[in-house]
Amino acid sequence: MSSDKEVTIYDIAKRLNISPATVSRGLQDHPAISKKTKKRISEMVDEMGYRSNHFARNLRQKQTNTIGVIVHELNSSFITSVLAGIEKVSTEAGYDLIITHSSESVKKEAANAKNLFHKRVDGLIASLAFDTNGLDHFKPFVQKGVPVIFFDRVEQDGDSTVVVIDNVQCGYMATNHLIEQGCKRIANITSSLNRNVYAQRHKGYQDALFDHGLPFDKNLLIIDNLSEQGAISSALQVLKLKPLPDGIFITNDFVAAVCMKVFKEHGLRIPEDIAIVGFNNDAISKLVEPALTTINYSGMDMGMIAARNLIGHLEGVSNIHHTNTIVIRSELIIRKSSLKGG
Amino acid sequence: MSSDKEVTIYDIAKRLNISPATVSRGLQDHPAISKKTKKRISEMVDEMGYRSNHFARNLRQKQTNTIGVIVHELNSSFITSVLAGIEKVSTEAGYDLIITHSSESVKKEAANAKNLFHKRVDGLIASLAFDTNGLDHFKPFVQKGVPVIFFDRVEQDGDSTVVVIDNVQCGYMATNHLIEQGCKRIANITSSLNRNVYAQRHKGYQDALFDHGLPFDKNLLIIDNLSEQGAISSALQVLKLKPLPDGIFITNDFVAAVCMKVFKEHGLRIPEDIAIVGFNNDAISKLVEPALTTINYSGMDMGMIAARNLIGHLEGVSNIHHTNTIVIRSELIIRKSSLKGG
DNA sequence: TTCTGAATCGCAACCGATTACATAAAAAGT
DNA sequence: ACTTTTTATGTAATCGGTTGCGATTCAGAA
Repeated sequence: MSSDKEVTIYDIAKRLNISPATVSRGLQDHPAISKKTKKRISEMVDEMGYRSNHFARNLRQKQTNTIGVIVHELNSSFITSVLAGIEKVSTEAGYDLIITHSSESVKKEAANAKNLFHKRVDGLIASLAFDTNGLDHFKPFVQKGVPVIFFDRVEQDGDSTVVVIDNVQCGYMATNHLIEQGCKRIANITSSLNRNVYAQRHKGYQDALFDHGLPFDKNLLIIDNLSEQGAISSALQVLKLKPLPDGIFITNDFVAAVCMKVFKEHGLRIPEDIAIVGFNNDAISKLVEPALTTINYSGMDMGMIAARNLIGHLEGVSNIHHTNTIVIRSELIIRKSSLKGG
Repeated sequence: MSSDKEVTIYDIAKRLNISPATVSRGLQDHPAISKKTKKRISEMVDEMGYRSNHFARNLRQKQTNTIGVIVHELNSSFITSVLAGIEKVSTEAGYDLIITHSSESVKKEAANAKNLFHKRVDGLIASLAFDTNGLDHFKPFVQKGVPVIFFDRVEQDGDSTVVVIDNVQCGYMATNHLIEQGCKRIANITSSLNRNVYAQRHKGYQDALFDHGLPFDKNLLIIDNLSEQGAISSALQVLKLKPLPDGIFITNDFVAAVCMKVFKEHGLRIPEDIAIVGFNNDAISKLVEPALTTINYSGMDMGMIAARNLIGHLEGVSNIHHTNTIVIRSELIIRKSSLKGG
């Protein structure tokens, strides 16, 4: 309603009988302005309730001090901690964040990218959607020289900088652990093999089988779409296998939790009948019963590193075009869902 | 790298031998521009790779077509669905969104508010942090006439418009259900009673006890801080009660899930020894064992309604100052965690 | 007292789009 | 053929900061 006129540096200048340029410089703590003048300006700013106009500033400077973020979903503790990491670093460096999510759809991902591009973010940090195939919608950024860093879900196109974990090794660790527990017939429930993370985890799974002389049975590979419904049908698909597998590597904790529920409803005991290993160490992995063995890696670190590299590049202290892949540490957390020995 | 100069409407005008004003009007589909000219403009726009400059536009129009959102956390399916609802409505209406989260801290909430204020969002939708007390940090919006709508976690200060559920009734329903299951000694694990939602749910709990002639024992009221650690100590606190309660109304699904885990570890059977009702129908409520009885309400609806009212106000078709409280439908979903009868 | 350089500050031209107002051209009316 | 509308486009001011360059002031040196 009310909304008195906005006060500008011109209003302040007039009241102080100085020029707007001086006010502007005073506000930026420019060395050419005397302390006395700065103090008078800052007092008048408070008195008149001035707020700077980002638009005028950005228009002039062609720089927004804003970083765009695109994630595939918000509702996992992993993503939340990545965001926390990005936020910590960028806030300290004086950058704002615009966070968007694609709901696992390329279409929305592209729309978000376009939007952030028009908002003229100084840089972009993104994790790809489930069905993203190709990086065309990020081309405009590359063309205008706006730096882009991908994390976790990335596209292996060689050109862009990525922050990831060693998914092959993780898949190997998980599968190897199941083998050590005595599993002979290990299934792999994972998601679209077009997504790097799932393809690589699956490769690790295969490698581990191979190294232990176990055959790879393609009937034991089940592709899931990460939804609750999808997880249920993946579980049912497992139940139809004859003989049943004695271990499953499921590359997503939520899916693993849903599967466990279905298995238990069908009278299977975990881990006795089927040992299970999940992925991501999501909050849910500790709450299901039995607690879920899973792969843990620090979202916070991943976020911080991505942000730090991006900002380093923006400020000219480093250059992301010299770095191609940054690998974060990851580990297997063993809980009851996979401990056959007892 | 590269980054050729940005192309502006002046460049387009020059190439087409028309004035920038015509280009601007053509881009806005202004009726005073002929179809022929519009076509030429749009072709040249594509050819030259023009992108409009939001800053120049906003500077001139003093309007951003952007709505700010502040939520307390991102990692719950409830909040995610609220965001989806807000997004649906605002995208259709042509508004952009800037989503921020306060990590349950007033301090960050205030910082976000300040930031969004300086970014000059046209309106604000917010759910308060855990420890927010007072709405002072939203004053600037009110003063400048920027509309603000709160949802779910709100402050009852009479002045602002809120979108909520009937928390008292929900608390009543939950407690009443436990009583119907034969519980005589019902605890209430909830969070800070300064937060409207928890205070009201607790009131519903008390009302239900009273209506059934059950005494209110303040030892059965446990205040939790919503963290995992907090939930664990809340559960341990329950275990120290003598005699043990035979039912608990826990006003948060995550906390309920953690508590259930602790109880089970201590040999209690759910619901036989302790019946439990949670709140929010989070994804986790279906995955724990036994499945958790809980209160369900549509985050999607809440988000859509909040956004629709805000935008309606911005476009002048409605006025949020005429509406004070909007109440969303809610329901009790009964699952095994509370079914003593079997 | 005069001169010199550092310390301060002002002038005015941007940044790119929007829009009230004026104008020119084309269509319609008499 | 001439005036009146209508249609289509141009002119120029404006939004609020930023900044290169020039001007002024003043203390200290000569």
